[in-house]
Amino acid sequence: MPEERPRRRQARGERRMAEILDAAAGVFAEAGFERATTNAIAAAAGISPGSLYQFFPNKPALAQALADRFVTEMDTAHRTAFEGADFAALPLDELLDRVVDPILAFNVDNPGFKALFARPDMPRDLAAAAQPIQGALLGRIERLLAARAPGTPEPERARNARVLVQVFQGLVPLVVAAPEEERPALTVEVKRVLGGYLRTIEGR
Amino acid sequence: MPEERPRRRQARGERRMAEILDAAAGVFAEAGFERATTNAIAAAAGISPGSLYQFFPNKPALAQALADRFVTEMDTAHRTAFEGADFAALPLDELLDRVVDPILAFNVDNPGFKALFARPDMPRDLAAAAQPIQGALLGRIERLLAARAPGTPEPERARNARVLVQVFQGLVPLVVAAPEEERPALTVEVKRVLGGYLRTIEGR
DNA sequence: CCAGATTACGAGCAATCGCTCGTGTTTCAC
DNA sequence: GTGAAACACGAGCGATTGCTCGTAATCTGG
Repeated sequence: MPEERPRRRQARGERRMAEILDAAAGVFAEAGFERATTNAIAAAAGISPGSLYQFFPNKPALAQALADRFVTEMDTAHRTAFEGADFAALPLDELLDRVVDPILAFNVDNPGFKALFARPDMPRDLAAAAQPIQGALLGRIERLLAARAPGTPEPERARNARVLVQVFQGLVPLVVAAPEEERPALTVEVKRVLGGYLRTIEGR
Repeated sequence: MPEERPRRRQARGERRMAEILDAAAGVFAEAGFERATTNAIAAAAGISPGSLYQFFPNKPALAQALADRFVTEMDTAHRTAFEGADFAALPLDELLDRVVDPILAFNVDNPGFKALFARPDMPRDLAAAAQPIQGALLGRIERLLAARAPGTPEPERARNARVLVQVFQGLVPLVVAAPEEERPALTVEVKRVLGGYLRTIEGR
């Protein structure tokens, strides 16, 4: 059994790993997971293929590491979106501003993110890496719904949360792909969609 | 110049082409465009790789032909959804029933469809093949909006239509992937989302 | 300063995949 | 009936790609 002994990385190595992940994010973003070649990623990072494999054992592991990085960054974006406000009392429009804007901004700033996770045909383990985000977001939305529409029975609330997440993620590409000057108007539309649905949930 | 002379197909050949497209739909549906191998499609159709290439010059052309078939089928689904009703006068809930149900049904019955078209990284020409559907749907929705909210200025109406299409297509995977018994409830949610947004457009 | 570990290189291996080609069988117009 | 075209086969070619391996430079703890 070739028991994988963990290496002691030098500072240079850590820097390289970050550079490789940066390059990978770019290549994945514009080529997708399958079409992105490891040699192209290495070239984009300014290193040789062999060097890349000093740090990541294979292509899925590279994507996985990038996924992990996105997970933590996305999580802080979610945290700033979802904390420090009384969601039960806040007017709906303000609530939407607070929640939608930062998450949308994250997706605009990290185009590689949806290129990796919006794909229906990714390896199982990659999908597993994305689930922490999905799960955490879903939980937060469910708690939000519990605060604002306490009367809703549990299974329906779970369904509502899934629909909200799906609608939002379905609209993200539209906003991300739009030219800069159209984004504000589209952001307004996103909030109208979510707001319209939330109003029917809250019973007004 | 190897001027592509069109063949005179025999009845057997036409049948084979249909069989190949059926097989391709299945393989594309569960493997995605890239991962689907032409040899696997040939095997699924019960023929040899060489035979497949008697009918389709290459893999994109095969996907293209499948796309064309989907386009016409989807178009009839759209036609039954969008014709023979006075959209200006119909109550919103009835309107949604008439439009949403058949299109959703088509997507449930043809899982290969979104596997081919919901992908962000497909070849340019494949995306071009999908655009007739997209364009036709968008046009119909715009006309529908024009009938129900005549006051909306043109650019905003176009934006509204794009958002509606995107929201709907974002929710399709949720409905398609759900177990049979959850689909009715999710269909209701789809209509609530679209209805909620439409109400804000119509101004009540 | 030196030994061992880490980082770096890049040609090329092995496997995969789209597709071809030589060959043989079936169909159909005349 | 006959010849040409359409249909069918499947081994394998050529190109691509994920990854290796032998070798060399660089770093670091002692």
